[in-house]
Amino acid sequence: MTNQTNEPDWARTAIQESGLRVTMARMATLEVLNTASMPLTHAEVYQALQERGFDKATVFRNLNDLVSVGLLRRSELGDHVWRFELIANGEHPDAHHPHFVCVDCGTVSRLDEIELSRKSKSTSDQIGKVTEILLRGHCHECA
Amino acid sequence: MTNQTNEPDWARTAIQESGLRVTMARMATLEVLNTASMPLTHAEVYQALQERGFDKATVFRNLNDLVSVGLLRRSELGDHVWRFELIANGEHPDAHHPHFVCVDCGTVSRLDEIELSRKSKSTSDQIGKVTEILLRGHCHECA
DNA sequence: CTGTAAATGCAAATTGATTGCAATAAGGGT
DNA sequence: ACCCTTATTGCAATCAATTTGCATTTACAG
Repeated sequence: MTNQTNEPDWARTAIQESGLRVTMARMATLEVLNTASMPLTHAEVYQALQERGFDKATVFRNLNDLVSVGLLRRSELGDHVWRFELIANGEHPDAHHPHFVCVDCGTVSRLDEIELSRKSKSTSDQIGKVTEILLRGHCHECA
Repeated sequence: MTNQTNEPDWARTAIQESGLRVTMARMATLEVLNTASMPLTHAEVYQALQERGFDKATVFRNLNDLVSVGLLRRSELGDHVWRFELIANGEHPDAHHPHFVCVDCGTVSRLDEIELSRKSKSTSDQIGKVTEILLRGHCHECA
């Protein structure tokens, strides 16, 4: 009710608490990612902010800054482009969602309930601690 | 015994059967990948062939050519670099091995026995046909 | 309200990947 | 063994994604 801007408070607060300065570009970036249902590329975020006129480099720097303070997660899903997604409140920054990427159309789907078989878990435990599972294949649209 | 070159026959044969012309660069490329225990980046292959003096573009083109005839597999493991690995004889080109990538040191490990839990399989089946599983995390060396 | 460090805009640099083109080499046909 | 055609190579130039340099502007602590 006493907001000075039309930006939602959560974004302002999140940035403030991260130690970064609250700027238009950062608030807008968080908002765009908040309304996205899948991880967005830099290009997509940039385009969504087009009307606001922010510079490409600024958007990139902010995305990376927000990643390094743990507000965003940056991942690479197989097409040589970084994608960014908001980290839900309290969620561990390192706890990537499982994703499915269609190698034909490039569509990215977020899966929440994916896990390895018990045997596979013990195999992978011998190598290290798994923090991310990425599946690739052909989606039904393309198959 | 009657080889004209010191290159192994299997490489020559494989290239011949693929329909590509047998060249020094291609034989050497296959050899490098054959002795590698993990997928190599273009840069790594290029470096391994340094002494032979092949051009960067040639190495790249050959890697891609060998991929398109099904002798190599090209994959992206999260660090914005293509990696190439030999496809074992008779193996399906699309049947990527599961890999584990350490997000700290970048080491790539090949896992052969990884699969999803039964429930996860049916979840992913709803989206499409999974052809590749990629795990990321922290290896024991780095943890 | 002011000073200072952080953030921005713009352009230039980097890096991985790819392409254009003339010169060269592979391998089928004779 | 020798051509001929076409694939392949080398080298430079190009492209796209990402990053950096630097002068200017802005957030916000005091």
